[in-house]
Amino acid sequence: MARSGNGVEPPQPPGDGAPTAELPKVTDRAVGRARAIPEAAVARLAVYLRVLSAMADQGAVTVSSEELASAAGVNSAKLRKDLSYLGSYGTRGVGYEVEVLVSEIERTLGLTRKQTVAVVGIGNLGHALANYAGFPGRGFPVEALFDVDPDLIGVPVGGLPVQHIDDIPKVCAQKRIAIGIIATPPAAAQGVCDRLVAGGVQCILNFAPVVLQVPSHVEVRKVDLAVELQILSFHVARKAEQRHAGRSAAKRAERNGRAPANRAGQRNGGRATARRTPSNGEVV
Amino acid sequence: MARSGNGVEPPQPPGDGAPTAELPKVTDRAVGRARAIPEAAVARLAVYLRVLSAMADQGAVTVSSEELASAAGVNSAKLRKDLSYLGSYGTRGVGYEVEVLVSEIERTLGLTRKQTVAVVGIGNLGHALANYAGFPGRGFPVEALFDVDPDLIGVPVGGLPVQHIDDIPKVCAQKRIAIGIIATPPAAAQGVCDRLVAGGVQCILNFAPVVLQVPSHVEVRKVDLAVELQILSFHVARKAEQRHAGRSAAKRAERNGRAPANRAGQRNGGRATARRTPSNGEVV
DNA sequence: CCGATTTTGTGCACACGTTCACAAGCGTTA
DNA sequence: TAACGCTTGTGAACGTGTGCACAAAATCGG
Ligand SMILES: NC(=O)c1ccc[n+]([C@@H]2O[C@H](COP(=O)([O-])OP(=O)(O)OC[C@H]3O[C@@H](n4cnc5c(N)ncnc54)[C@H](O)[C@@H]3O)[C@@H](O)[C@H]2O)c1
Ligand SMILES: NC(=O)c1ccc[n+]([C@@H]2O[C@H](COP(=O)([O-])OP(=O)(O)OC[C@H]3O[C@@H](n4cnc5c(N)ncnc54)[C@H](O)[C@@H]3O)[C@@H](O)[C@H]2O)c1
Repeated sequence: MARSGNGVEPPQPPGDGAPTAELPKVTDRAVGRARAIPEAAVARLAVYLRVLSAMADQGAVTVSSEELASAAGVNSAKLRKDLSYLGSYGTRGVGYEVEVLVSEIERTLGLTRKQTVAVVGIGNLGHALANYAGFPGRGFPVEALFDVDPDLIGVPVGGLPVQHIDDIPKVCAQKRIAIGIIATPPAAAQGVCDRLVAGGVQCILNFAPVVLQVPSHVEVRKVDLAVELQILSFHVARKAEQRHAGRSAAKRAERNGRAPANRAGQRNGGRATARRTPSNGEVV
Repeated sequence: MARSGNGVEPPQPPGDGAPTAELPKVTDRAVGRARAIPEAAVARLAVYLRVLSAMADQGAVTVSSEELASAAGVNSAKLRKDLSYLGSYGTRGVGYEVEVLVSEIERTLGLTRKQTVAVVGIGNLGHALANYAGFPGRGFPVEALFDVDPDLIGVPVGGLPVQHIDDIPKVCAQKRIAIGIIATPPAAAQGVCDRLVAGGVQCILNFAPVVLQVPSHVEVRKVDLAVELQILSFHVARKAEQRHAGRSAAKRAERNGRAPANRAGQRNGGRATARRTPSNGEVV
C-alpha cells in the first residue's frame, strides 16, 4: 500500500511546478508573505482572549505581560512572544491596553465575523452542546441541528428544530455554516462528515472517537475524552511507579508543591491538520 | 523522567538549595532511570489502542506499522517510534501482534487497574458525561456524582445518585477516586477543584473555561470547546485571507485536495502540566 | 533635561517533536 | 544453507516551540 494511506505528505516542499526540484536548504519561502502564527500560539491566544475579556468586564484598562501571563497560566516571556505575532501593541514600561489586545486577538482569530455552527447528533452530548450558552456568547451562534432519529426531527432543542441529516448539504450551504460539530456515534461520523463537507462546511469539531477523512481544505479538530482520561491515567501510573521504584532522589519536589520552574497552566494545545481520503479503506 | 512531567523541567536543575548553579550543558541527567515517553506520544498511544481494539474485534492478528499508521491517521515512522517507547514488540518482516500491542499499551497507560471517576456539576454536560458508556467501557467507571443544586441531590443519574459537593473529600477518599471531571460553571470550578484535591484525587479533567490552580502533584487537563472553535475560526480566516491576497502562488494545491505536506490526521495532542498556586491572586 | 525604573520586544540557545533513511533482523523460497 | 524481500527499530537531520536575558522604548521624578 505504499507510503501512508493518503499518499501525499512528501518530504519536499509543495513546489507547485517542479516536484523534483533540488532546492537547497531554504527554510520558509513557499507561501506568500512571512509571519505565520505558530499553531501552539493560536491556542493560547484564545485563552488570553478569554482572560482579557474577563479583565475588561472588571474594568481593567491595562495589563502587564506578567499579570496576564499569570492569569492565563503561562510564562510571561511566552506570552509576550505570542502577542508579538499580532504586532507591537504594547507600551514599554506600561503594559498592554486591554481593549486593544482584545480587538487585535479577535481580528487575528477571525472572530470579527461570526462563525455559524451546526451540531449533528442530538443525543446526550449534542443536547448539551445545543444548549450551551458559551458558543453564541463567544461569537459562534448555533444555527442548525441534525439527527437521523425520526422522533427527534422537528423537535426544538435550545429553540432550534432538529432537521434530518439528509438536509445537511442543503441547509449548511444555505445558512453558510462555517463549523460543523459531530456528536454522533462513531460509526455514523464519517458519513455525517461527508455531508457537512458537501454542504461547504470548512471546519469540523469531532467528538466521535474515529479518525475522519476529509479533503485537504477542511480543517478537523477532535475532542476525544477517552483519550484525555487515558493520558491522565498514564501520569498516575508513572507517578505511582516512580514512588515505588526510584525513592532515592526527587521526593520533596514531588510532594509539597515546590515545583521549581512550573512553567505553564494546564493546556490541551496542539494542532489539527486536515487529511485526504486514503487509498485503502482501513477499518476504524 | 524529569522531561515534561508535571513539576520538574526547569531551566536550572531543581537544585533545592542552589538555584544559581552554573550547570554546563548536561542534557538529561537528573533523575534515576532513562526512557521517558514523550507527552505527545502518550496521546497517540491512546489512539493506537482504540484502533487496535477495533482491529482485534474484527479478528486481525497482526498489523504492520503502515496499516496501523494509516488507520490512526499518522505517519508510519512516527508510529514505529511511538511503539518503540514500549519496547521491541514487533517482528521484522512481519509486523506487530495485535494482542501484544494492546496489552503493552494498556500496561504503559496504566489501564491495567481501573481508574475510578467522579463527575462534578450534573448540568447539561455533566448529564451527558454521567451517561456516557464510553468511559466505563474503556476502564474508567464513573463511581460518584456531585452537585450543589438541592433538587439534584439524591436523584439518580445513569444509575448513580447525585451527592452534595461538601461530601466530595469524604466520598472521593473513601471510593479512592482517581480522576475528577469538573463540569460546573466557571465560577465554581476552583472551589470544586480544591475539594477534589482534598479528597485525594490525582487527576482532573476540566471543562470549565478557567485556569485551575492545583498542587504540583495533581495533573490537570482541560477541554475548552470555545477555544477549539476559535482555533478553527483562525484557520478559516487565514485561508480566506490567503485566497484574497496571495493569489499568485499556491492555488490548485489549496483547492482540490493535493494537500502538499499533509502530514497527519487530526489531533488535539499536547500536554497538560500541573500548576501551583501563584503568588498573586489574579482574577479569572 | 537626565537618569532611574519599568516593561516590552526579540535574538539566541536549547529542548522537544517529526521525518527521513537505512541497517538489522526475520521469514520464505530456492 | 544462502539469497531475497519485507518490515521493524533507530540514528541523525530538521523543524518547531520554549525560556532566558537583555537592549530598546516609555514613563516618572528630580
Ligand atoms: N456523552 C458523552 O459524554 C460523550 C463523551 C465523549 C464522547 N462522546 C462521543 O460523542 C458521540 C455522541 O455521544 P452521545 O452520548 O451523545 O451519544 P447518544 O447515543 O446519546 O447520541 C447520539 C445521537 O446521534 C444520533 N445519530 C445516530 N446516527 C446518526 C447519524 N447517522 N446521523 C446523525 N445522527 C445520528 C442518534 O439519533 C442520537 O441522537 C459519540 O461518538 C460518543 O462516543 C460522548
Ligand atoms: N454544555 C456544554 O456543551 C458545554 C460546552 C463547553 C463547556 N462547557 C462548560 O462546562 C461547564 C458546565 O456546562 P453546562 O452546560 O453543563 O452548565 P449547566 O448550567 O447546565 O450545569 C452546571 C451544573 O453545575 C452545578 N453547579 C453550580 N455550582 C456548583 C458548585 N459550586 N458545585 C457543584 N456543582 C455546581 C449546577 O447546579 C448545574 O447542575 C461550564 O463551565 C461550561 O462553560 C459546557
